[in-house]
Amino acid sequence: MAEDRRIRKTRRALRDALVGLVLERGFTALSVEDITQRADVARATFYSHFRDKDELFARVTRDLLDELDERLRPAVTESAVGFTGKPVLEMLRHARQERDLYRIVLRGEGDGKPLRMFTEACARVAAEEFRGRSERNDVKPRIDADLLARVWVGEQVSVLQWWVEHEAPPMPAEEVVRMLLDLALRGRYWATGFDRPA
Amino acid sequence: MAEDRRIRKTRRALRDALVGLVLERGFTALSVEDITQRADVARATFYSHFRDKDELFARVTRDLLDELDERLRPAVTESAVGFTGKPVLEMLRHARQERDLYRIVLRGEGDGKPLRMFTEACARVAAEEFRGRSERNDVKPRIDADLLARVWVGEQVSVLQWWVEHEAPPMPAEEVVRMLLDLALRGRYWATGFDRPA
DNA sequence: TGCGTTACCGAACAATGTGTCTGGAAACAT
DNA sequence: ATGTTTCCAGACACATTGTTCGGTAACGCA
Repeated sequence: MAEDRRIRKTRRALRDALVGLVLERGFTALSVEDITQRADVARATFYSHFRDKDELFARVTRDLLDELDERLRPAVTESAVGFTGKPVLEMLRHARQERDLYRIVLRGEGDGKPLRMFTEACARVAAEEFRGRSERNDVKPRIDADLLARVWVGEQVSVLQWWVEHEAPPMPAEEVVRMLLDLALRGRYWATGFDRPA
Repeated sequence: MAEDRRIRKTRRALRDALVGLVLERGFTALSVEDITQRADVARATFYSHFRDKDELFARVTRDLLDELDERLRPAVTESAVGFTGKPVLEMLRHARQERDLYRIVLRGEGDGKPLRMFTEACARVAAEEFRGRSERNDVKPRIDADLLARVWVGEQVSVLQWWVEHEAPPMPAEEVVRMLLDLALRGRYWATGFDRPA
């Protein structure tokens, strides 16, 4: 009773139409009619599912984050011991799979609201990961965990944007992770080839 | 001839109205009339200055970036030798001064377009800085300079967002820079208190 | 298979916002 | 003081929004 094929079909069509059109023209430039037209759905039907464009976008983003969270959970617990980069790798795979949606979210379409949802979700995961590691190993970090999480997520988002905006993947996901990890763990002196001063 | 008091006044009023209103309600939710009303300017006058909301926002952002660029120039040449963090510090000061505008830009208002302008401007500066240092010191980086710049800017933006969204500054600018620098240069093992494995 | 339910359609609606264009009043630089 | 430029107030056609309606078609289930 909770599952009507018609509902799934319309929602899916609207979702796909949104993603495609935002990618082409940008979120603000779209009218509800543009979306329903591409989705081949009556405009009135749109409003029986969503209050407006923003709610549709928010819903699509929310679904994506739920999916990501589910994929991240095992990776996070698995990497609880050291810095394995497993969660990042899993995220990259997810991004490759849902590339178009990742692109529009990471671009900040929708006044950056979906992007904020994304970064905050990631920051939560990262902060939790850090805190867990600290407790288990009984070391106290020299830097506030929330700030550290923000920095880490900032790096990830930045690289994700770069990775996902290339038509052909500029390098395999595994390599991106390795680089990101090297950079984060060993620091910039290593990355730039400098020797670290005393 | 290029200076008419009336023009400056209306432009300034529209600018301030935009920033204030975006901060309160978000960019998309605003109508041109909302803006002109708060600015106490006729709607027709708005269109004699800007094509639409977006052009106004883009112009405001552009001005901000020009200002930032001017402030950054001496800091960049000064820090050409090592990683001093001078440019970041200068940016934080600028952000404190233009806090509201920084907030809405960093939030990704306007479908993230102003934010993209901002990050790209910063990335240009950073990449130039890196390249200059590599040449001067004749070392070849282990990681592509552009990608490295992206990551570095990603961290900055992320921290900036965090810093600028707190009502009271959570920590002085100098301390933020020190942390960011420590983190970037010494790496995460240092930051979290772990010893680095072999 | 048939039946009751539910989602979809297409059209209409008022309300709001957009972008452009007037003529006249006011402020400007010189 | 004067000629120029900007601002204002109002009107305009047009697009978009969000809601409502009765009729039609697809649905889940017995």
